[in-house]
Amino acid sequence: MTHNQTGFLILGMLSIESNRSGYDIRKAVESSVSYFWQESYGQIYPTLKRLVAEGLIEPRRPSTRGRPERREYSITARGRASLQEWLASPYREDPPRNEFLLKLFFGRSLPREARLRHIRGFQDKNRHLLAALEELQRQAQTHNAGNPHLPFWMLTLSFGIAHVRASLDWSESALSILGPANPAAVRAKKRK
Amino acid sequence: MTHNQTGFLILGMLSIESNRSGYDIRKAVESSVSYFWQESYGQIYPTLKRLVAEGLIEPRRPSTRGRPERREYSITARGRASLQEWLASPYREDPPRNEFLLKLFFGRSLPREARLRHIRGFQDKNRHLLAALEELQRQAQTHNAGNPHLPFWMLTLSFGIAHVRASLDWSESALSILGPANPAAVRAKKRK
DNA sequence: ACACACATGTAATTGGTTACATGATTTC
DNA sequence: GAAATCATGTAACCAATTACATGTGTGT
Repeated sequence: MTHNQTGFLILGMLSIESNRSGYDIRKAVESSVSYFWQESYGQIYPTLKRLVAEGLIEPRRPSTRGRPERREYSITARGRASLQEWLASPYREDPPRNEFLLKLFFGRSLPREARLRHIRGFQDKNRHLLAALEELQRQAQTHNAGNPHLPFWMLTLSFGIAHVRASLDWSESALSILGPANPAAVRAKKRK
Repeated sequence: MTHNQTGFLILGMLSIESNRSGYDIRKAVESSVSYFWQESYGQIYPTLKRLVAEGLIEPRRPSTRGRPERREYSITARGRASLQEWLASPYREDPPRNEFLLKLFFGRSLPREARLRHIRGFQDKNRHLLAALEELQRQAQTHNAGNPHLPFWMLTLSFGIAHVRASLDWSESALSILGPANPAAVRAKKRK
């Protein structure tokens, strides 16, 4: 196994709860980590096969009660070892590309109105995200009281919330800088 | 042109300054936007050719004074139009994958020491990044006074700095939560 | 003489998304 | 009977990284 992060996501999800299908894993991702991680079926199903071939997970044909065909998997001892090794290794660093910032960086080439629209759009998205994260926080706390994983989930949530708030604060200041007729005028004002 | 962001990065860089080579563009990326964007030569050189074929940039063989072979490009009117269209379009949203957070999410599977190491590593990286960004901020302001692009560059910088600070604040609280012998004990304490 | 910065490019590989294809079960 | 959800998978495509390949000019 090289660096396919999808594999580790699957191992992690199966380490938390066994006997999940590809479909289940996708759902779990959506409802718990989607604010910092996504997976597509096109990635999940082939990876499940690979992990089986490598002996890191094993399939378990569930009680086939009429239901649509369904394949469940659980993590093996070797899978757990592999997961732990990955978890303990440093994360690779290079910051992700940020299209919003790139557009802002070149923002002078745009009419003022388009710039403001861009930032207001960013603000809107972050406001919605904030509401969603706070809701998730409430849900997690009420439905998982006592779950030993909860403290870690809450930490990822508080991380997300802290960053969304930083984005919202920043966008206020960005609007106050870009809002006036032109930036040069603002700078001139500040010097007085 | 479909969604190749590298193309727009090149157009943007050439819109700010003409007659740059692939090498120049790479350098510019490194020294100005590397905290939220990277490019490899393997991406830049083929994209330059494509942009020429599409008439969005044009090559200009520079005064070949012995120097190593060098190809400079400048943006065309059509290139400018294409850039502006892209700049005005909404950025695509899905949040990037965050390997640090994923490892934290599965953090219970790790011995306490490894967890703390993980967060301290994150803290270190962010402290270094903060210093680098603040230095960049100083540099930008002294070397580009009067540059009409400066306000936009400063906004991307203040965005980066705000987020790094949020990360540092968060990691303090994360350490204080995970630092004690085990999370359950902390929760019990808080209830008293 | 050596190292470093300048400079351009290609090939192999990876990691991932999207669209396509199929079909059963449950709920309204 | 229709729509939503459950469920699995493949094929085509794309964007990007890394390693490879090559060579010049400049400063020490």
